[in-house]
Amino acid sequence: MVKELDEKSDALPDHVGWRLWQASRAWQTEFAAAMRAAGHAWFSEARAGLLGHIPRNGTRQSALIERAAISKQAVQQLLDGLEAEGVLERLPDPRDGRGKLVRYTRKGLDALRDGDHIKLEIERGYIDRIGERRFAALMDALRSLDAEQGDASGDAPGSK
Amino acid sequence: MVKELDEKSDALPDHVGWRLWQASRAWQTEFAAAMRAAGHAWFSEARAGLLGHIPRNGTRQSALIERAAISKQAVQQLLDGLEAEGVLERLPDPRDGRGKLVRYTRKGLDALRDGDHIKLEIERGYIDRIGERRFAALMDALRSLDAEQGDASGDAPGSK
DNA sequence: TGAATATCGTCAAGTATCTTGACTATATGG
DNA sequence: CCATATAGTCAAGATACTTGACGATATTCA
Repeated sequence: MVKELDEKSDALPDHVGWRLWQASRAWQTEFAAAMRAAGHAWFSEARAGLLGHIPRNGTRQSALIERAAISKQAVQQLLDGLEAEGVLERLPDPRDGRGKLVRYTRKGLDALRDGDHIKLEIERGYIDRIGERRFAALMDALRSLDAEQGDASGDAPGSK
Repeated sequence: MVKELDEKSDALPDHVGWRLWQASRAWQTEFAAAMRAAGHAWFSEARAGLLGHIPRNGTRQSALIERAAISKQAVQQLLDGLEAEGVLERLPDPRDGRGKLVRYTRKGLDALRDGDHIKLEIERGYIDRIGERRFAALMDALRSLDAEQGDASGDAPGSK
C-alpha cells in the first residue's frame, strides 16, 4: 500500500463518453454472463451486436450489412459462426438470385426469448439502484440522442 | 427496393443495454475520428479505454491492472503498443524492485489536451441535439448507476 | 438486345485486442 | 532462511474485425 504519488489528480474521467462506455460495458458483461448461465454458451457480445439487427422474422443479409456498422466480411464471418452454432440459417432469396435470407432457427428463437427475460431482470435491477425516475430519464435521453442522429456516424467501412 | 418481408416486427431493440451500446459506440466512433484527424493516428478505442485509467501524473502498472477490467497480459500489450508509439514510458518503481511506473510523455500529454478539447465539442453537440435538461439528466443517471455499483461486475480475469 | 456497371455474397490473408498458461524476479512474513 | 505472494514478461491461441480480389447475378441504358 504505497500511495504517495502526489495524492491528487488521479480521478477517473467523468464525461458522457466515458460514462456511456462504462455503463455499456457493465450491461454487456452482466447480460452475456446471464445468457451463458442460461445455457447459451455460444453467446458473445459481438454476436449479440449483430443479432440485435436481425428482426424475429429474419432479414436479407445485405440489409444487415447496412444496419450494423461493420464490413460485410465481418457480418459474414459472424453469420458463419452463428449458422455453425445452429442459431441462424441462410436461405437463397427467391426474389434475388444473388441474395440470401437470414432467419432464426428454433434454437435462435429460444435464445431470444431467454434474452428478453434476462433483459427485464437486469432492468429491474437498474431501477432498484437508481429509481424509476432516473431510469426513465435515462431512457428518454438515450432515445432522443438516437433520434436526433447527428450523423457523425461513420459509414460502414469495407463497403466500396 | 423490395420490402415485402411482412412489414412488421422489424424494429430494433429498445432497452437500456442496446441504447447504451449504440450511444457508446457512436461516441467512440466520433471521438476516435476526431482524434485521428487531429494528428493522433495511434489512437484506438481499446487504447483509449486504458488511457482513461491512467491519471495525468502516472500510475503503477499493477494499479492499472486492478482498475481496467482486463487481464494483466492485455494491459501489458496495450502498454507495449503505447510505449512504442511514444505516448507513454515505463520506469522502474524506486520503491518496489518488481514494479514499474507508467507515465505520459510530452506526446501523450498533448494528446490528452486535444482529447479534452474534442470531448467538450462533442458534448456541446449532444446538448444541441437533446437540450441541456436531458443531457444533465443523462449524466445524472449514468453517475448514479456507477455509484450504486450492483457488483455484477466480473473481476478482471487472468488475475490468478 | 447486349454491353457496361453495380450489387451480393464469398474466399483469402492480415491486424488488433483480448485470453490462458508458464515462467522469472523481487518482496514479505514467519 | 524459507515459503508464499506479488509484479511483470514471454509465448501461443481465439475472436473480432480489416482490406483486397473475385465470381455470380441484376440493372441500366445506348
